[in-house]
Amino acid sequence: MSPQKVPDSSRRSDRSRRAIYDAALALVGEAGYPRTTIEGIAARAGVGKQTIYRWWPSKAAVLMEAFLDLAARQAEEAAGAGEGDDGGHVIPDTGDLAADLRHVLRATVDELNDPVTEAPTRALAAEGIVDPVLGAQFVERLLDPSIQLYVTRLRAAQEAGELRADIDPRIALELLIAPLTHRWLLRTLPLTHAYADTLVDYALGGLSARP
Amino acid sequence: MSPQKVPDSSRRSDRSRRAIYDAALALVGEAGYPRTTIEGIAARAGVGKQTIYRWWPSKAAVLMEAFLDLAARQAEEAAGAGEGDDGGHVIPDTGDLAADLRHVLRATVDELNDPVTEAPTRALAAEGIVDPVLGAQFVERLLDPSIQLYVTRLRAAQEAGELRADIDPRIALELLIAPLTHRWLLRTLPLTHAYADTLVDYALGGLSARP
Amino acid sequence: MSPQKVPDSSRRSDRSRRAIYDAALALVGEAGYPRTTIEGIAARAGVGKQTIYRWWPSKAAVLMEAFLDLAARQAEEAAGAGEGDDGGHVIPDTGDLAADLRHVLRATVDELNDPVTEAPTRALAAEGIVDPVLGAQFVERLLDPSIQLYVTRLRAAQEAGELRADIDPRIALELLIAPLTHRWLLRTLPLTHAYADTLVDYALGGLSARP
Amino acid sequence: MSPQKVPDSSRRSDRSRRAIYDAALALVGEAGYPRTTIEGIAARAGVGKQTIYRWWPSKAAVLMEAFLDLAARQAEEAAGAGEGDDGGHVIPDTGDLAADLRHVLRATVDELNDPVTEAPTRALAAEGIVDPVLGAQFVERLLDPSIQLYVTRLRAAQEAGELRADIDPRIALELLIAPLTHRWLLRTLPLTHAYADTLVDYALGGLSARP
DNA sequence: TCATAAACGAGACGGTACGTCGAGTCTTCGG
DNA sequence: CCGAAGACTCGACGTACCGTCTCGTTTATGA
Repeated sequence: MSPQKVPDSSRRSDRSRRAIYDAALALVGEAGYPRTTIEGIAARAGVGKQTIYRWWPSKAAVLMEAFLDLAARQAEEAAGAGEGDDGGHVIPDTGDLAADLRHVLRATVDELNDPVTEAPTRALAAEGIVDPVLGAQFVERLLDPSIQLYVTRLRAAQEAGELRADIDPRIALELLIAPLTHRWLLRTLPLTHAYADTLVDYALGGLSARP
Repeated sequence: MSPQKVPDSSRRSDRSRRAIYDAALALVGEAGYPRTTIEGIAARAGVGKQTIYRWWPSKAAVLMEAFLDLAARQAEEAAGAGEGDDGGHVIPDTGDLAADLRHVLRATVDELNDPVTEAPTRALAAEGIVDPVLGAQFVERLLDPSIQLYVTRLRAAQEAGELRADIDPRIALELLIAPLTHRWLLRTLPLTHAYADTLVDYALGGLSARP
Repeated sequence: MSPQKVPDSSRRSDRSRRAIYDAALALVGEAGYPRTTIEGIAARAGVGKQTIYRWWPSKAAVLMEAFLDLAARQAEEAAGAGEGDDGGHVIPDTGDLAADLRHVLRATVDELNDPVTEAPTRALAAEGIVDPVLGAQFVERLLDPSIQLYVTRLRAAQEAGELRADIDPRIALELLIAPLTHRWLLRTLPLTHAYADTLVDYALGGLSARP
Repeated sequence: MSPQKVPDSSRRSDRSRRAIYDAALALVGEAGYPRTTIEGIAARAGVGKQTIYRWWPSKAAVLMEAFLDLAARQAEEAAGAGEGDDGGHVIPDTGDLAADLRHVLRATVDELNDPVTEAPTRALAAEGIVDPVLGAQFVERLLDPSIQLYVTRLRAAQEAGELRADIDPRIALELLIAPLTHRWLLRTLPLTHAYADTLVDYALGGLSARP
């Protein structure tokens, strides 16, 4: 077998890790993803290149972790500030499904339009499209959690008789979310609250004329 | 203005252009997009690097044109073979909107699942996500044409009373297409005819339970 | 055999030839020999590259001819202006060999110090050192003529009893000229009239102490 | 000042340096200087191009150092083998100046005629003629040492009354050496021991007829 | 007098080498 | 004894010229 030197993660320098996250996010924001290099991250973080190669397999992996770390810290902040809220974007259940979906889709629109997170998110998405391993991580770590929230809320709606009983919530949610990410990824048309509302309307009501 | 030396396209070598298209598509298929290099394309095409740099601004631009050329040639073939069909993917109008949409969405599923075109398409999509200029070209040259077909068919359905009159076809079609590309891009779940059928069902019928 | 298409020199464009000479000399003067390119000469002369390749085998050959042309034109001018002088640098024969040699060596010093001709001369010399064919041309076309003048003058001196009869003039002249070109080529020490005078003194009188 | 990143020479790889010297000398010998490329040297030495660019500013500089290294190693060998001789070409002092000069000039003739060192030496000389910086190094590192030996020997001769007291040894030696290098550089006539002997004769005795 | 063949300007072409950048690996040295 | 520093091999970048090869366009006789 290969003697694969596995580094001892218990002795890992936290200071370096944070510095690398910061440098990576800063560089992607300033210069864009393709002009962000591992050498550049190392230099900016005041860290040896080897320290990056030791802990991450690729530039995209660094960015992914940096991004997750950022999200986690933001969530922590939010949790600290607001009470009762767990920091994630739980979908409310007011009993009015349409209103609840509009609420959360509008929030998603705002997130996607945030200029700070746009560059790294696009970079990760693009990388994930081409690299299946990274793509799987992207989905699993960034998308799946929020998708579960939708599934939960839609199930509740089914039980409440708001939603057709024969519907697969996993597919239903795609009718709502996919058009959003579609517009964002391809920049075909602007992404607005009005668009989110329309989506909810069309998806729930259906496109067909009623007899 | 800039004195940008513009090459004389009337003296362009057709043989080189074709060879470059072939080499680019072959390499992307064999080695993947990131391991496809301009140097490699030039070598494989038996062409000087400068001949590529003279006519294209980037690797992605070469691939885009190669891809469009491929599509054009395939369309030409199809047009030559089949009669009555104009080579594009016109959406049929049998009077049954649901059936027609299932037909065309299934065809789209098959196209996306085609292993030959998958690699270059993913590469272009990924590049377009990060590079707005290329993204715009991608949309304009590859997507817009088929989108227009949907718009046309949906308008006809509205006039026929099959579709709600208050609906914007430009948005309606996103309910149908976006989930498909979403699954394809993110590889969340397999892309099947059954999925296409379900989408048509959900989108036309709506998700809400009927009173 | 090869059908070696030989161009018809009677139809050669004189205007192009002159333009090429001018451009070549100007570029060597401005940018130095290594940064002078055939493409650059052609562009500056407003001439197609092929017109250069048709008539000259190499950059050095162009420069050599340009240089000879320049020399010829200067000689012509001099001949037109001064009467009695034939334009070449005939070595005077006043009966005083030492004085005559000082005169001509001082003239040579001035020529070598001329900043206008320095760059192309150095370029040609350097090329000739490495390329035997060009070196032979350099010697034959630029050096031999003046060397013959020395030989003639030294022969006359032998007949006049000024010079040892057992001496080979071909070698004797090298004692005088070589140190000059040596200093010029290697830039060891400045090249002055005083140096020329000293050389004549040492060479004629000999280095040995007299008994 | 400029922040010129200067590499840390203490961490330099000796193995690479030697390999580069060997490759450079071999290639110049085999293919000639103009067809020797930095890329070629790197490939042959099994070295990255950057390792050459990191330590040398130009192809000529590489060759110069390779050449000096070769000379140093040869001198070392000679010193190891012969006793009493320090490896350099000290000019003997037998009391007979003419004989001593003939001896050393003959040795110089042999060196210049050595086919192994000819190509690189010519290349360096040619480059030095055109590039003043390199020329200065060439003179300082390759010529000056031997010139000093001449000066020393000629001073001794003056003190011994063999040489005219009013003579500048720095100029006198040029009478002897310059004709040699002149013939070698320009390939006008063959370079033989007889020629060396004649030079000594003419220079010491003088060209003038004796009264 | 004009046709016709060449030399001409322009510049695209297949190549080679340039000098730079970054990737990922390996080595040295200081805290 | 970890980690910063950075030298190393390797490969691709985008540029500059090379020398060859068409393209029309002059131009300058000789039929």
